[in-house]
Amino acid sequence: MNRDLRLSWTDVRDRIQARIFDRTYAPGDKLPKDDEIAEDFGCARSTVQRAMQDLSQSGIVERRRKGGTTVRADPVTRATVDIPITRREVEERGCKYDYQLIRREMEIAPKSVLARFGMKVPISLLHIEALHLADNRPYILEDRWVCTTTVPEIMNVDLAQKSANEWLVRNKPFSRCDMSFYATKASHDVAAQLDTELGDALLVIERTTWIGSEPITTVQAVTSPGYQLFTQG
Amino acid sequence: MNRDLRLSWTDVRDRIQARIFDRTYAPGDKLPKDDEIAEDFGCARSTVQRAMQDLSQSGIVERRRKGGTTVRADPVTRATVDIPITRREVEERGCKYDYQLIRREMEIAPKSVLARFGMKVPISLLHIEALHLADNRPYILEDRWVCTTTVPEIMNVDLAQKSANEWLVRNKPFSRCDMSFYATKASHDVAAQLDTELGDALLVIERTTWIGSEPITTVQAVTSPGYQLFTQG
DNA sequence: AAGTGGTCTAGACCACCTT
DNA sequence: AGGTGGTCTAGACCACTTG
Repeated sequence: MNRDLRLSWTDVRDRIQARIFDRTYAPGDKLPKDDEIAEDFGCARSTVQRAMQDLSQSGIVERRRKGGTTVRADPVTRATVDIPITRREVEERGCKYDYQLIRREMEIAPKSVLARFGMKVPISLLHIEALHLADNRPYILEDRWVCTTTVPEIMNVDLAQKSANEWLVRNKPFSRCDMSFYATKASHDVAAQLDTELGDALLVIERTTWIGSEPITTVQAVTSPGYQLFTQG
Repeated sequence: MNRDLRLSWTDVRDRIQARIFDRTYAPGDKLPKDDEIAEDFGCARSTVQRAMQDLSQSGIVERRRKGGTTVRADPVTRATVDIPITRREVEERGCKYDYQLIRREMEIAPKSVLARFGMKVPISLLHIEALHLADNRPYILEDRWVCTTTVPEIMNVDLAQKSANEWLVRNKPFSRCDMSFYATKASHDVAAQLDTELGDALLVIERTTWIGSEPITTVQAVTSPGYQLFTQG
């Protein structure tokens, strides 16, 4: 076999993608099975499998055992978002990072918070409010609830020095994370703390994490005006 | 070799992840090389490789040839977002979908639009404004620019019947997509078209796509009040 | 220059799903 | 019940990067 003609899995992926682009395989169409594509391209089936795995993960095709591979009829635009530790994010912008703890109390969680955890029975959680600053200006205001049954150690952490954000991500990895993004109008309180105008439009990043089926924390991060979230790659 | 003890790559991934969770391997630490882990677990190196590939994609570890595998020192929370065709999104909510073309004209693109394409020389693009409705109520207001040199066929499409959104995604797949999310205050015009209050906080989804290095389209989708974007599993 | 991850192959068997 | 994708193995070679 000529080595110069050997195809890599990215080559295979690109060629198949090209055939989808030019509608040789149109949305909804079934692709040949891996074996046939492999023979067609003169490569091993596992190479095709690797290519298909990538196309499947990108949301371009759907694969089913016995059902074969089909081009997604309703393509979705899939993107990944990276949310770094806030301190890192600020420092990477070349700004000075500061952090202020505003509040830290055990409280009965309101229904809206319990709902994010999928819980019904009211329980007492650690409620934290904190402000992240970039170059001495308010950057993100976070309103967080931590489940102290899952993370009892948090009670011994000095949250005036290090943000719960940072401590948790370094010490309590999660196995599941739900996020959502939405816009909100700055309330009187929020406007005061973010040093902005009442009624300003602000992006909110809401995050809830679990380890196994145990809730860890849920947080609403209200960003300062003009904040923009970008996708990766 | 006992088959019941055979490990799948997900088993290997989970065990390594567990060791990262319990800080056997702490952030910044170097993991043993694949060969050693494979021998340790009694599986093939490619199985370890598959597991590592997944951990790497999740942003948990970083891998470098010769450099080995290390636990990311600054963990990022990585999430994926799916943006379906608007019609699909509305229908999946069980609502009736409608669509109105508001404007369709060739225009010289303003600098802000050119910047999204990374272009400097002003050129004429197809400017489209359209409204998507759910159950007869405004849902998303889109402001789109299409590059007619890359997609000349768009000129022959009846955009009063089918949204550019839908036609493009079905007929012009892209190879690259940049997205960003931010909040904006409803201007007088936007408020009127979305049938909401002046100054309401609205989530904007901005998207720009290319095929190879050729720009296809860029769109600002202004969502109606209360719109929320969720991440996928 | 050498070490480590990345990929390819060929073959086997498994698991899930559709028919 | 059978077909198709998913995974595992063992071995070989490649490609990137660091010491």
